[in-house]
Amino acid sequence: MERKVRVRFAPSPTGPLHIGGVRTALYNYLFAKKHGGDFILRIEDTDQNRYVQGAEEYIIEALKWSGIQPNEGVGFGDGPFAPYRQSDRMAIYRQYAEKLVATGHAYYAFESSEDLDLLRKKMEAEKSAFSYNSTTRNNLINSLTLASEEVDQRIHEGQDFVIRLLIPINEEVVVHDLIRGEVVVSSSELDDKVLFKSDGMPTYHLANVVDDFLMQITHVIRGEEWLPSAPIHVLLYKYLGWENVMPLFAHLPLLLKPDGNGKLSKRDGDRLGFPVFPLNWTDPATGEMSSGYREKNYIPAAFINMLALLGWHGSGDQEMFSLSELIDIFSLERVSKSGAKFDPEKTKWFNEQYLRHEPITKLANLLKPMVEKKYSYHLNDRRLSNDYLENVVKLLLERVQFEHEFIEKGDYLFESPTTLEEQIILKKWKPEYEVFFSQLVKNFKKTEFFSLTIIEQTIKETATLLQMKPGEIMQLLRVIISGVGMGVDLLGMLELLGKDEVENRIDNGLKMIMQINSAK
RNA sequence: GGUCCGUUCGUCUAUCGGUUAGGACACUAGAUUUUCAUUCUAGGAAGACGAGUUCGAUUCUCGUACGGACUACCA
Repeated sequence: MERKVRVRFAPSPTGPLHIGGVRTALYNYLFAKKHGGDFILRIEDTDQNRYVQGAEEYIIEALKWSGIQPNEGVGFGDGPFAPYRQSDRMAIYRQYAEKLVATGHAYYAFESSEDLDLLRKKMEAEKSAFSYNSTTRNNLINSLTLASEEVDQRIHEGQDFVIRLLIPINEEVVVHDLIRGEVVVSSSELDDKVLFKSDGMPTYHLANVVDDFLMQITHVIRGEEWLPSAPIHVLLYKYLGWENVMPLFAHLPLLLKPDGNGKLSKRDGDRLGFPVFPLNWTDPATGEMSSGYREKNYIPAAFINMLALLGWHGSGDQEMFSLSELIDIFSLERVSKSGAKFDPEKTKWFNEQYLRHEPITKLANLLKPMVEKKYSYHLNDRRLSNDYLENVVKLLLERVQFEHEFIEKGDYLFESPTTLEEQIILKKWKPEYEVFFSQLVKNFKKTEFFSLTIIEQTIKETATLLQMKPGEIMQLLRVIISGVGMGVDLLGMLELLGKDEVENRIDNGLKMIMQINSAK
């Protein structure tokens, strides 16, 4: 019988979710939706030492911001398999570890982690590596070497112990991977992994397999770093008697540094100046802040589109995909095998593309609070009107990549310049231009409508009257109005600012030019 | 060191044995824009290497090189 597709994203709350994690969540989500299945969020917090305050909330918020909605899970409502936080499921794991002991597939081991560290150091000195496996287990202190009475006694006395998986000798373990095909490993290469820790918590290996079974997970889609331990998991399914419902695996390629080689890390973001996290994160221990895509004003859909294409590609040349399009055409078979270097430049490009397709009114609404914050205008100032802001957006839309740039790159649309770009004035200004600009102000005053065509006509007529070429004075006019030599369409800017403002700015500009020239 | 995974333009990638090896980002040049940006056009730019299978390999197999992941009572 075909089982309903159920996948899970199972992060550990050890810090902020990094964009590689978001991508893993995304692929799980897309796969689930594509097949009409469920996507669940499970928090794997079996290591108490690595728990970081606020990390779980961060994961939930990051998924919400990205638009990746689990059907069930921590922070998203309980489903039939609650609870979804492993620390809340503690009671259920031990019985499975004990069951493995009972069936001869696991055993108790009494070495402390310090004992093992010592062994490792010793072996290292002899230029070899220690491994708890078929060659060493018979010389160590465990239920394989101890008499059963002694084992019982040690446990009864409350001695610390762990439960280890008894790896068979020379057995081929096959992992069926949807992306990589069959991966075959000899069991002799595997070590007797700890399944149940002395603190009463399961390790990842046990908890993950048990929960995936109990939560009826059909496909395990996770990062490539898990591939080496996948054979352990396959063995666990087998020994627990769940082989017939073992999920299919898909190990995703890693996200790599933009330059050089290696896994993308937090440090790369700091070093190269781009976020590696979806949201801002402040480390509770150090107070150090890492920037996030949300706070950098990335549009979630653009962020997701970019992530989707890092390691996956459709069959054609299409690159812009909405979430629902992605759901439509996503398939694990088209996930690439090799790691993908992260490209911050292309990420910006995606945002630019998405920004341009946003409705003008929406962008104007986003701009409004930014303007209110930066300038203390009266409530009824025309520069806060929808009409004015929409025109600002139209003037700047093709020159910005982020919404905050509307205000950064268009500051002269909100306030009169206090300085003029001197180099241009010194280079282009001629004394006779003063007459021109004074005349221009007079001619502007006579106009009834301050529209694009009338502005253009007035400038041309004034220039012709004074026997000047419009081309000579256009850039000077720009500098006088905006303070800088480059920017938005000049005539559009004049129209938006309005007649009074333009006249004032020319008057002020002429004064500043006199100062620049006298200081020369 | 061992095990496993990988390798097409600088980067992300298309190609499912036969292509002038395609697209996108970035870059360069030209046109448009009386500025800059946009837009448009053009350009440079790739199958790691060596064998084998085949009429024919980027594509299949093997080896080499290089890169990566893993190698905890962490996930």
